[in-house]
Amino acid sequence: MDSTPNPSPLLAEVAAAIFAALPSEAGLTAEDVVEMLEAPPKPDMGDFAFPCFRLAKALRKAPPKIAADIAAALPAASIVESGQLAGPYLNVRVNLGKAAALVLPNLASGSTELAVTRDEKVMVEYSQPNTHKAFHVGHLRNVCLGDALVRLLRADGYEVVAANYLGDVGAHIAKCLWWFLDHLDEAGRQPPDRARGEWLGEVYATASNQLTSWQEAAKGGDADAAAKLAAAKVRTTEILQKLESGEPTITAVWEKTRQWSLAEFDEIYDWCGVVFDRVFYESEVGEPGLAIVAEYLEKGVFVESEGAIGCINEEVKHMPFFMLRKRDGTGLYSTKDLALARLKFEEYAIDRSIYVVDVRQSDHFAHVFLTLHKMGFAQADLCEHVPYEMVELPSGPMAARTGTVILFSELRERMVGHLTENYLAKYRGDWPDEEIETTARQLALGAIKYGMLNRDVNQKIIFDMEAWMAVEGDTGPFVQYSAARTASILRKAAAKGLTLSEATIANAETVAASLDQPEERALVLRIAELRGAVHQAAKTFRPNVMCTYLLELAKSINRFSNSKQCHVLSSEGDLLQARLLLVTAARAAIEWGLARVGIEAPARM
RNA sequence: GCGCGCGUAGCUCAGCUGGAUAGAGUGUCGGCUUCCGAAGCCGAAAGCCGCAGGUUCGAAUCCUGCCGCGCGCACCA
Repeated sequence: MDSTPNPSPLLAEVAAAIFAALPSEAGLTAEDVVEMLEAPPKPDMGDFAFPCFRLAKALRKAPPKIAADIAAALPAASIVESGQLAGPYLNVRVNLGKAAALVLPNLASGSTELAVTRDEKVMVEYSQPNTHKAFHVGHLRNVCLGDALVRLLRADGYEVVAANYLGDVGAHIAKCLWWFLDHLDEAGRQPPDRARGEWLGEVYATASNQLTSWQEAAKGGDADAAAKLAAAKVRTTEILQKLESGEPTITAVWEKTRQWSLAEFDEIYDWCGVVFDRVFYESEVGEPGLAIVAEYLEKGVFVESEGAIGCINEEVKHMPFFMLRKRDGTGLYSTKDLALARLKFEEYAIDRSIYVVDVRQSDHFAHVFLTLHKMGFAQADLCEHVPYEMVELPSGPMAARTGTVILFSELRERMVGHLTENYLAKYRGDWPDEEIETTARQLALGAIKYGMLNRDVNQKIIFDMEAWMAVEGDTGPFVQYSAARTASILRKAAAKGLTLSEATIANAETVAASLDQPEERALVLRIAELRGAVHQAAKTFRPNVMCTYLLELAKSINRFSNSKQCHVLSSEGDLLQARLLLVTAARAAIEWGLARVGIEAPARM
């Protein structure tokens, strides 16, 4: 699991050549050599660098001497064309034809799979929005991250179950329904035709704001506000109890309104290209959770404290008591998490259970897993929380209550509108309207997903819509642009009757030997890093690793596309075929790579 | 107070399983379109890698302490 299960064939070949030149006393395996290979600081120094520091002890020689000895012993006629000494480093240059033959044909012939299977099933739980609340950009980071992890893990050989966990019960629902039923008239209860979930979110925000302002006024001695607050609390508690007992009238309202939110979530996920295999609902784990609490209280694993029931986890020093049942006998988020954790393993026989939830809940999940462990739940150690930092606006943290949020619908409209007007409008009449629409969506999504993912998970993101809409530099649309150019070259070539032949794929080494430009060499080497990048991103749960790679790949493609010396259409013979092979593989690599982080590559833009 | 995270170029960030002269985007300045897309390419200026110790042949990277900022810490989710 730690080493790359299926390293790039190029890397393996280079390592094999160096390994063959290594004295046996070095004590290294060929796999060790793969791990040690790195890229020299400048491309003109070589294609791969092999640092010899670590061998000094075993060989009892100075690193530069070791590098020289290896260079002298390199096997002839291997992938390694020449070795160049640079102090303690041995820099090697590979034979470009051989290298190209190792990395390009598979991609060019449509085989983009990494051909790894691990016989390990992983569940990734993410998104977890609450019904009756608005969906905003803050929620989007989680969706982008979770979806990317699902795709990356699948590419890295795991069987993945993508799971969502919807918050369809709880105090926020009671507040929302309280306002909906008691403060809106018949007409006011009619939702709009579209964006009903957001509309419901406004109802909730109104209720929440009213309660907060009454609370503050009451603190200031306002008796009227205090009375209203008390009445509201009685009413929301009543609503909550009626919901829990399944009282028909309230339950019908809950089901109807809940459906409005659910329908909107479906539309959002659809637009984002996100698919879940299983959706859990809080409403299905409430009772099982309370049953667990009763069972383990009985067994003496859980204890009572100030009327509440919980588990003592000394490991969490600042707050060892993990509450699982309130004084009034009702459960909490934590209660349901115990039942949900168990349900996941029972239902899917998974080997690992991953929770993508923001970093503020790190303590919560530490408690959940410790508690499961104390319950004797065998799979407790197979659960893992993947935390990530929050998204804020330039004006500060987002808060639905104060209205300082960017709702999903607004984000979508503004980005699609901006991209259409500024970049795609010129194609009107030339392209089908439908393609312009689709492309705008792909680019908006590329900007959003790349922006959300191209940052380490423990870095806060300041979401500045203006900045994100400027699609230059380190952005999704930049990467998409380079992909579109490869497609464009292939399109133009095909129009001239120039196509990649089967013979080229079969004879790649000979044909590709005609490649001789530095941009071509750099592109081949960059494409060879694709597998490693996917594996690294999946292993560490950090899609930003993949974004960094994609940016480098895009730059390599642009340099190639921009170079007069690498012109494809005006090439002939083997060189033409070699370049068609390179462009076809580059297109496949960037398209597939983008897809690993949930981004589509338009054919033109 | 305790716990977690962040602090690298004017700005936003990579690099952090220790290794070559610390990289990218953006901004600034200067170049490149008779030839596959200028949403592009090339170049320049720009950094006591928060501070102080330690480990090491070698530290942005590991350890310790400190400073600054953010987040979390029982009846919400």
